[in-house]
Amino acid sequence: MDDRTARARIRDAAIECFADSGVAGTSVREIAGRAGVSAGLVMHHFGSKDNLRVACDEHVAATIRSQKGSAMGQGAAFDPVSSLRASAGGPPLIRYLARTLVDGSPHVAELVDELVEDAIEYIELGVTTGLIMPSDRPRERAIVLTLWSLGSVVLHEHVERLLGVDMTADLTADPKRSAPYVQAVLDLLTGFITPTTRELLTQAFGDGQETR
Amino acid sequence: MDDRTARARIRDAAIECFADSGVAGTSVREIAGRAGVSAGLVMHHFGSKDNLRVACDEHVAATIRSQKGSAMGQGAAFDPVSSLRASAGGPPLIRYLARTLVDGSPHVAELVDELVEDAIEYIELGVTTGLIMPSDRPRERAIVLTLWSLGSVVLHEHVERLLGVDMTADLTADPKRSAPYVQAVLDLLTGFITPTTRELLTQAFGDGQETR
DNA sequence: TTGTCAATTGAACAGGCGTTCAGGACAGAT
DNA sequence: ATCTGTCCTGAACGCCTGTTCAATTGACAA
Repeated sequence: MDDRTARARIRDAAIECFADSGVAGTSVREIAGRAGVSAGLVMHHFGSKDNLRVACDEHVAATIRSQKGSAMGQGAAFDPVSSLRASAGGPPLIRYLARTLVDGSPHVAELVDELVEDAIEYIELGVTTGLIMPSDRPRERAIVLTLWSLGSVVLHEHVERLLGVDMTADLTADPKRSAPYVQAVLDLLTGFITPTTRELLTQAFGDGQETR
Repeated sequence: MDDRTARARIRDAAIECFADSGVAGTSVREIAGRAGVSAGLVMHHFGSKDNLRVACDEHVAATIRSQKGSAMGQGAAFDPVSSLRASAGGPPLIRYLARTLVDGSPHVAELVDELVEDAIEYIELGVTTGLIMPSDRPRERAIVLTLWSLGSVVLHEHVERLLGVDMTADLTADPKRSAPYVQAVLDLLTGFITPTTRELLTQAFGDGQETR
């Protein structure tokens, strides 16, 4: 039936549980139950709940990392997260990520940093091919865009409620269904604030370089 | 010293604890300890931990709701969350909100809906005064903008790490310090995607209305 | 002074938690 | 057939959890 090794089954069950209820809200016995093993076996394989959590972090990060880049189509232009959404091995991983982004795992933080670096890279590419407007603070721009995308995933429950779009699924898989989100994003990223307003706010917040 | 009623002290301590470690990660005794009372008194005043959590939800929502609108300056144009950041009674409330946005409280979801409605309203105002570009899907645009702003708050840890900006504090209080974030936002919201790219993606995702 | 009522404590409870451990089951090597 | 080692279980451990409750305090009314 299930030819995964017990260790892998436990790990996957833990990822699902953690994604559903958070780490603190999940007991070792729940995980064992979902994996169809005893609580003792969980300890045998991972030593402690905390170790198991670290193993989950690493596995999720590794999986996403390995499948990243395989889906950097045109959609990636406005959505740095599309790459991991498209092929992260299903919703559980994404939902796990969404949870873990908030309560702070070093492995996931590292993954975020990599997403930012990737974003910087292909935004630069987009600039040279004329798809994206240039900027004189590309790094900051990529960071904010990446975190906005990740934030939408973290708040997927609210996106679902307000817009009916499932941010844990590949947006390009069913374009019609994800249109409300994508269209709004395009609206915002092609000109939400007028140039005059921008100049006003730029002065108010300083233009980045010290001018004094 | 502390002239708050014990009930209020417990509630405030709970908000801090929940903001720090999440609801599941906080024990009643911890809360009692921080409030300087016994665990029994917590139960006496709130009946159960779950009731206490609901009381926190309601108090945070009520506080934010009451102080909202007092700070709808020009900053609100690109930041629907600025109003609650500016005067929500300090970081604890915002951090509590950030936590609760993820593990789903009905009261907080309601609050999000209100923020969206507010955003729709003053974006419309911005359009009439020429500060903001018009859109033919104002609702969706306001939703996404609001969730992006909230997402940045939820991921404040990462914003801090990558950009050095504290999203739990009022951005307008120290413009120089929050400049990296604000400047990037302005970059993105005044034209990130070129018009040609937009047309390309609009076709790919359908333009909202059925055309067939 | 006595009575009343709310605020508050600390001990106690049952149950769940993470973790440990002795031992069973079963494979492959000798 | 016996040994060896790994996988795995179920019972047990001590601790911590949320919750209950009798008892104490202190303020205010009669």
